[in-house]
Amino acid sequence: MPWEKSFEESDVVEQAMQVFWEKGYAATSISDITEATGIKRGSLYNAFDGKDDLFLRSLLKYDTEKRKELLRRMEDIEDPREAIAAFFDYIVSDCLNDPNKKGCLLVNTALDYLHLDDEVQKVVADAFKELTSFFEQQIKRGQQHGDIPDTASPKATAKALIAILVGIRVLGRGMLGKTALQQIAEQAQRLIS
Amino acid sequence: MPWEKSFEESDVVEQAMQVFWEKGYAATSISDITEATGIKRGSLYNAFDGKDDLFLRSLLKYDTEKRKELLRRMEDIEDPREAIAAFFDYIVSDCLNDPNKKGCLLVNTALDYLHLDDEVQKVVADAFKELTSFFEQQIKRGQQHGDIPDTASPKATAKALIAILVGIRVLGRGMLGKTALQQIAEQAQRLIS
DNA sequence: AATGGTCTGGACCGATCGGTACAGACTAGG
DNA sequence: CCTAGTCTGTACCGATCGGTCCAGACCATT
Repeated sequence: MPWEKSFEESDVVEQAMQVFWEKGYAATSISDITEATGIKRGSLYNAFDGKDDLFLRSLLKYDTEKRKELLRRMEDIEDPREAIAAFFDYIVSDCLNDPNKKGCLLVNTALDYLHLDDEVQKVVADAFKELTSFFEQQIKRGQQHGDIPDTASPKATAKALIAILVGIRVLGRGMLGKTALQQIAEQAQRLIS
Repeated sequence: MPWEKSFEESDVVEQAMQVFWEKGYAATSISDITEATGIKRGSLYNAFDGKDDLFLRSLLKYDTEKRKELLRRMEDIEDPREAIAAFFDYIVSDCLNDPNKKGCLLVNTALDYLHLDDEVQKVVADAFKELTSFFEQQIKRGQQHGDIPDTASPKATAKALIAILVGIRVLGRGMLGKTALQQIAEQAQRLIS
């Protein structure tokens, strides 16, 4: 084996992810990525198939490291209502803590859903299915515990919470500030009270 | 006066709007617009300042012809809860009726809020302020009539309804179907019941 | 009919796009 | 030390980007 790579692929994907996350797929160029990573063009194309490949890998990395990781943490919370509240608390603080206000890569990508490759579509669709399923499970558990009124349909309420989540993520990209985002998250709780 | 324009500016803006609406600002090229309108490059630049100008005009046209027009119609409804319900009904059916699933140009644009020109930012911000104000007024009226419980904070609830609206518009761009969108709209009503 | 002003079509601009080619740097195995 | 194989850096590709330029078409006025 002669001469190994001078960089870690995952580092490059991480940096590429940041760029796609902030500027969106259409608005980021390969040059943006080579500048962000320091990797030269030739090395980049030697390690990856191209822009599409890099975007898919970025999205997958985001999906596993951010979304799945968050869901895993939230599922560890015993009290269902607390789990949902903690979820929205995290989302809001995440919006506020990011100085670049990148929002959520999955939500940003979902806006262009119909224009995406099949593979990318699948990642986005699965992510939202799992998120919806998380809410639904928590609501059902809450209803079994008697913490959440049975009047709320778990499936429908879960979808509504997803809609609010998307709204927060979009409006949190600069349109709304701390107070407004917190108020919205607070109202989300009212759907399960 | 020699030789008049062979096209109506407003027609061109209308077509440009459709393209921006479907593909987004970054992904639409001037060629896309000349092809959609039939106008040649020279004529286009003779009538407009460039891509930015065309986008701003498209957004303004959308804002006045779609958003303001819709709000005006909804404000004519006497019953406040009915007004809000009708609003969401319209949004959902609008999502379902559009075969291209373009969503809402204002919402699509809001996602890139921080990367927009000041002028465009202002249009988007004002639009959302007016939408929020509409919800807030209807909620207040509903509370005066006794139709909407006083437990709901008008300002906070209005913002939550906006978030749901944004969620519907984003997820309605291909991710979710009729049933899901209707369920979400239905849940929105629960915030004012 | 000549003039003057405006609009059209399309050639053209430099810059940048995503992607490729390849010379040379480099190292593990012989 | 040599060779075979892989990675790096850069020049380069055709295509397309947003935008400009201008010759010529056109018509109202005189």
